Amino acid sequence: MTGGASAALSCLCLTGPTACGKTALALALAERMPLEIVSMDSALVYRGMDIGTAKPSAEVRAAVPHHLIDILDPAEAYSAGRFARDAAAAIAKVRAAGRLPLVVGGTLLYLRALRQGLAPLPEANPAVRAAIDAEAERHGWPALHRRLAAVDPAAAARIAPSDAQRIQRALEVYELTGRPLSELQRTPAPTAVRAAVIAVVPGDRARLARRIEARFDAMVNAGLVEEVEGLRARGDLRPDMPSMRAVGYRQVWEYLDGVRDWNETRLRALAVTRQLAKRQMTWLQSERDAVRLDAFAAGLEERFLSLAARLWERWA
RNA sequence: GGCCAGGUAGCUCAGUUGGUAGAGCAGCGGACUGAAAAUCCGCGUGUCGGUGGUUCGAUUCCGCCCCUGGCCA
Repeated sequence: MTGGASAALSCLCLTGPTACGKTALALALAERMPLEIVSMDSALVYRGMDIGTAKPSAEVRAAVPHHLIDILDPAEAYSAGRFARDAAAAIAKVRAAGRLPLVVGGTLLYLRALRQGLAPLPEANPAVRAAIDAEAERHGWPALHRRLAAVDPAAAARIAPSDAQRIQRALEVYELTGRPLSELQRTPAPTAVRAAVIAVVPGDRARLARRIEARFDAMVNAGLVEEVEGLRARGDLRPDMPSMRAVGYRQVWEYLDGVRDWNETRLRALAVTRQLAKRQMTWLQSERDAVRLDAFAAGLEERFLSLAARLWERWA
């Protein structure tokens, strides 16, 4: 940091939809600058989930330091809040070592949490969630939505009666704090990290779909099914845990359960990956200051390298 | 060759007792504050296989033809 005590941390961030080539670009930049990579990916945090997450190999990680990869067991749950703290700490550490932090990943909620900070809300509470689930089982989510409307009309107005996950979170926050989520969310976020953002986006969606297909088939050849079989064999993982809901893992898990045949499983996995990419693109639209690069344009790497160098000089 | 069952949205199918049709999935767009690779919301014109006929009107009824699957020869 060059500023005084009030200067925020700064970093460079490389993001974009899945399968757009973020990792390759990051490594190319690492050859030219003394950088360390801070992963911004909700699936790479889990140990033992390597193939389906396209996790950077051990060799790559030996050559270029990576942070926030393999920090959790798949039985645990990560969160945007933990990411914001972990990433800020990693960025500070890298800068203290005189190196450059490059945040790389496609979990755009995490990018927002990092840059804008999160309102001070309580963490997830398994007991409270279990109680809410049990009640939903008996009365249905619309009933819980009505209950939410009674304690937090603003949140209820924003959340669909069918959006179980958000209804649960809003009720959880209310039970834990006695105050409405919508009110707590208005309180300013304590810390935020300054980041110059570069986004690699597909100029051609059909081409991205083809790349997703090729990558999935390569993952299967590399042992994706066996990887999931191994995870299931542990006996303590369940399909509704955040780790096992990851794209690819969930579908292969269902395949092993006999839900659908392999051909249907493959098509389903490809579809959910395309949908993930689409959601990532929607997020990116609200990142107005991100500089976009076409993932399929000629000379992408050169353009990225010079842009990164320029941005870094200006921001650091 | 005969009999039977089908041919309706990109896919799987529903439906119209005759008034030109609708679900799921895919696709497209969007939302998003500690599960986010999650969760949720919105968007449905397609020669209703082809061709003749009956009818005010046929995707629907009848004839013939084509295609697919099954059974019998």
